[in-house]
Order: sequence, then C-alpha cells, then structure tokens
Amino acid sequence: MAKSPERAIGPTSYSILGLLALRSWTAYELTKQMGRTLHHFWPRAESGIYREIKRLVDRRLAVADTEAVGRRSRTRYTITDEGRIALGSWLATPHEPGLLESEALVRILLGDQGTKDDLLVTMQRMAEEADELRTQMVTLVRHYAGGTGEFPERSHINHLVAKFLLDLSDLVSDFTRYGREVVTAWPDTAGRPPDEATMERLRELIQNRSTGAARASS
Amino acid sequence: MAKSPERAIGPTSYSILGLLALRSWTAYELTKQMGRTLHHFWPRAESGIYREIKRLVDRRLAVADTEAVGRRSRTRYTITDEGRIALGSWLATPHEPGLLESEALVRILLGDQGTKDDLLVTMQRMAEEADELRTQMVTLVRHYAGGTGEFPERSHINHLVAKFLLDLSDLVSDFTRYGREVVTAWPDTAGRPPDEATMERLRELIQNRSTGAARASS
DNA sequence: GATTACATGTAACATGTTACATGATTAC
DNA sequence: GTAATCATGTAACATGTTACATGTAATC
Repeated sequence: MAKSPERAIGPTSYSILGLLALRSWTAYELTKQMGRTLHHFWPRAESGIYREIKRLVDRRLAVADTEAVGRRSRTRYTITDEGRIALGSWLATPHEPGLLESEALVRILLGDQGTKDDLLVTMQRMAEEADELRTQMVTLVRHYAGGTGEFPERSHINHLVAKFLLDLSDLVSDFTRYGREVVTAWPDTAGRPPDEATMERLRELIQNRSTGAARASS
Repeated sequence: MAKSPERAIGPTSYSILGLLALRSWTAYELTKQMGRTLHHFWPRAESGIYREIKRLVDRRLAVADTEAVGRRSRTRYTITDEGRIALGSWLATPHEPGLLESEALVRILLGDQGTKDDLLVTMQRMAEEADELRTQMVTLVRHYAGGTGEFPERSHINHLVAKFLLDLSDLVSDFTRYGREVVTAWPDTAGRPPDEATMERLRELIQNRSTGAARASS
C-alpha cells in the first residue's frame, strides 16, 4: 500500500527527523531548536518547519499527538521506526555536490558594479558574523567541556561541527581583514588593467600550491 | 506607470545582471558562465536561469533580441541603464545574515544516526570536492597571473574570490583529515557518555580563544 | 485590565529542481 | 546518414519565504 514511488525528501526534512531521533518535540520547540545550531549552516524560515513536519507525518516517518493548552492545541511529534530507518538510509546516500553557498561571496564577485564602500561594508558584515559565530561556538564548546551541554552523549559529534565552524570563523576573520586592506588601497572598484600589486597577489596565491590535490599539511 | 510596489528580486537575478553588466550574452551562454565560477558558491539549475532572465526583461532591467539559428531562434540579452542602476542599488543593501549553507555539515551533525562509514564517506567526499575546487582555482589564478584570464580587467575582484575559495579548500582539507582521524578512532557513531579523548579535544578547541571577537592574527 | 512577548500556525507567493522535448552540429 | 552531443527552452512540481492571524502567559 505504499503510495506510489514517493518523492525523495531533502535535508530540511531529515534535519527535523534528526532532532526527532533524539527525543520528541512540539512543533514550536522544533523551530527553536533548529534555530539554535542548525541555522548556522542550514538556515530556514520557521513556517517551513511547520509544513515539513506534517509531511513527515504523512509519510509515517513521525506521528503527531495533540495536547491541549487552554483553548488551543499543541502538537507533539515523535519519530517512528520507519522514520529512523529512512534517516539512516538517507545518511548512507552521498550529499549533493557543493561545499557551500554564500550570498556574501556573490556580492564580492559583483563588487566592481558597486562602490568601494559597498564592498567594504559587505566584508565588515562578514567579519561581524564570523565574530558572532565564534562567540556562540566558544560558549557552546565551554558548556560541553564543562559537562553542561544539552545532549552530552552527542559531545563527540558536536565537537566535529564546532571545530569546523570555529575554523571557518577564523578563516572569515582573516579573509575580511586581508580583503579590507586590499580594497582600501584601490582607487575604486572599477575594472581596469591589472596593476602590479594585484599581479603580485595573484602569484602569491599559487605559491606553494600545486594544481593537484597534494597539499602540505602545516 | 511602474507596476505597483515591485517585489524585490534576489541574488540569483542579480548574479545574472552582474554578468550582463560585463557584456551581452545569449541565454545558453549565461547558463554556462554561471556554471564556471558562480556555481562554486551559488549553484543553481540551468532551467532557472532561463526563467530569471525573462523576469529581468519584464522589469526592464535587460532587453532581449532574437537571432535566428537555422529554423530555431536564440535570444541575446543586454543590460539596460535601469538594470545597472538596480544592480548598484542592490549592492548597497546589506546581505542576508548567514556565512554559509552546507548540506555536508548537516550530515555530519546527524552523524550519530548513521554508520561510521557514512560519516567517513561524507568527509571523504568533502575532501574530494575541496581538492577539485583547489585545482580549478589554481588553474584560474594561473591564467590571471599569466595575463590570459577571461576578463583581465576584473583581476582585482577575482583575486579576492579566489583567495577565499583557496583558503576554504585548505580549511576543508585540513578539517576532513582531522575528522577522519577522529572518527576512525571511534568504536561507532552512537551516542555515549563523553570519553576523555573527546573532552580533551573540546578543551583544545577553546584553548587560546576568548569568547569575544578579539583574536590574535597569526 | 492593557500591553507585550511567547506559542502556534495558515495562505499566498517566489524560487528552485527534475523531467522532458526538440532543433542544430559534430564525429564517425 | 546516424549517433552523440550541444543548444534552447517549457511544464510540473517541491521547497522556501513573507505576511498575516490569533490564542496564552507574563508583567506592570
């Protein structure tokens, strides 16, 4: 009785399912929890969560039961065995190609169509976002290191993600520092024959970098 | 006679407009050009480009003219003055918050719901993607450094983007090397009371990192 | 008891992807 | 001359966001 070749569901649905794998949550709790960690690298509007979770129920990957809160109702969701299996199967499939997606980089690439100031502001904001990410991650890691993290049994996993995000925030800080320095020295953003400083910086980039995958680790 | 409060358009549309700011392109050329550079940090399906470009024409940010190729027609698009202005205005607005989006990280975060092997494969694939990105960027930078880049007058901008992507590919290579080492040492991915090795790694993460924004540059 | 913030959604619409369709060109 | 690949899209559907709507709890 499976309802025809079910369409595949995506990372957003599986993220929710992943949270449900830990415990049951009300819809509202789910939106908040998604906002805490996941939104750093998978930001989604809250309203979408409400819809996705109902799709999970349609597919019997989760079940809903209703509690009353005054005159209004609240829905609590719990993962099913089928749900756990589906989650496991998904994790065994390869991820979509592509390391990242970033609007800020798009703006930098289009930088010559805006003012110098626009570019500097973009990088300034990237730097601020990196600082905030670092702060949040340091706080989180402190909790885990002190044994007060929210799901202590997940310390090993969270440590991996935190490591990545901390390294990334450092990368962005360094990049924006470099970028703001470079851009400040430009007369403006406009296209122009490459100057010697730019050529030198281009050469620096490939210094010690081969075309191949091989790379010296520090 | 502007048609009521026009909805804002997004980064995808402005990316196309940004390409049009350089020269005029046929729709097909646009899809290919988007695939070359932009898709590394703003991947979009080709079919969407065909639709977006028509929306740009609707809004008079670009104009289309039709050329014949045998019995079939081809459309060439050119930016309008209005288009250049719109692009400039957009670049003066702040970007959406969020440094990046990454499905691979989602999978790592859900790693304890899959097998050790799934996690290792995810990181393996990340490493491969990083290698490929590095290779492509090195090649591109070599061209620019040698004066044979496609839009040499954009060397200064492209150098910034290339710098970011090269640093990122190094970060991912380092992270996945670290991650695979750590995960290999686990008995399995399952949740469990944090062991001493994990706690030590957590402490390492915040070593020399303050909660605040301040950060020593190397 | 009025105001504000928290909790819980729905409707409308914009954006993105998959699958298909078909003409033109190139390689054999 | 036929198969493969390049070029050029459209249709259908899935996903994502914005704007709204309204009940509940906290606070003053």
